Amino acid sequence: MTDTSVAAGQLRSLIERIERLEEEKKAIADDIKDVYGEAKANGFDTKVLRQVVRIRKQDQAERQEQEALLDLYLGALGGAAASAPDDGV
Amino acid sequence: MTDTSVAAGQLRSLIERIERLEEEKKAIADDIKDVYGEAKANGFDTKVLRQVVRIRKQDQAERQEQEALLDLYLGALGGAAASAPDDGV
Amino acid sequence: MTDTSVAAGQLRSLIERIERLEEEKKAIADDIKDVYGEAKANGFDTKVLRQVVRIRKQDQAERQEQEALLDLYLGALGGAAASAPDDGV
Amino acid sequence: MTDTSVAAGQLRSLIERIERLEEEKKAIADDIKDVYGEAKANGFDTKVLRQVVRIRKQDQAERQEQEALLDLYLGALGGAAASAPDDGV
DNA sequence: CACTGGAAAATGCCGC
DNA sequence: GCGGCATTTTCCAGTG
Repeated sequence: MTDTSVAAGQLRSLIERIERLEEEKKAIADDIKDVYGEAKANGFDTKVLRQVVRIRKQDQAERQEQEALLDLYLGALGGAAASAPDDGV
Repeated sequence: MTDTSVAAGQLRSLIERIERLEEEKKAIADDIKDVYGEAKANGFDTKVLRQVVRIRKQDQAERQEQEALLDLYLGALGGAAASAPDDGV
Repeated sequence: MTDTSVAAGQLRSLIERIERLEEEKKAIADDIKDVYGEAKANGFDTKVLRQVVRIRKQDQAERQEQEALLDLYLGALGGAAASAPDDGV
Repeated sequence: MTDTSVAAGQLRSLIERIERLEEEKKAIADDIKDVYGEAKANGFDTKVLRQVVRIRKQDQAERQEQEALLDLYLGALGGAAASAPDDGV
């Protein structure tokens, strides 16, 4: 089999996988829309709701960053004890 | 139980559902990225790849739009006379 | 003259240009609305009309995308070998 | 000439006018983009710039509303004089 | 007059 | 780090 036909097969496979995944992604996006719709039907203001979700996502990102920083500190301490920073003397 | 606490419970539930779904969505988006990465590792030009995917999506969208247009035509013909207006003489 | 007052002058000028252009844009949008209104007054179904315009726009967009894809292909072929990768054996 | 061919001619004309106007609109939108680009090249933060434009638009809308309100009041006073409300005695 | 769907604006993201 | 692309969000007109 030629290189190009191999490549063509690979290409086809890649495209199909991507398209499959994008469909799944869209399905979930639609689900999210539905939930917002349900919220609205229950009298919630979807605009505010979206803000809440956004803020919580930010908070979470911050928290993770802080944990990462903590890990860095702990790692720098050499796996041994302590929480007070070593000033290098 | 008060109305507000009921609402609070509903709100909490809605937020959780949305956040769960957004996580899933993100996971799939990451999968898609992985596939593009794999494609690139196999020597494919991801820019071309993305363009191909985009065009195929457009084709599909267009087909759907045309069907919608047909429905509109048929509806207009069935409805009364419409769409092809008479010139009032 | 200070830097900040120069910047202030520039800023004012930029804002004015943008606002002027946005006014023009709005005027044209209103014109478009008028045309749809006129169409409706002549018995045309504006929904159908809008769909037709949308489809024609899509057609055009698609044509442009395909040209872009062709450019990409040609570029990839010219660049080295790329796009159709060898399978490394 | 038949009604339908008359309608077809009208339709064609309407579509063309709409498409022409949409092109013009797009051209202006592109101009606006250019101005933002120029602003950025001069060191302005386009995000802030957009906010400024938005706020000024809101202000303007408010001012117009207040003028409309004023007109309403004046009209209610019977076209005659005065700015102090009549308490009906 | 609220709701839906579609256009436009804005933001975020990814690759170079 | 920036320009372009995709996504998201907001806005608005049309409709029942």
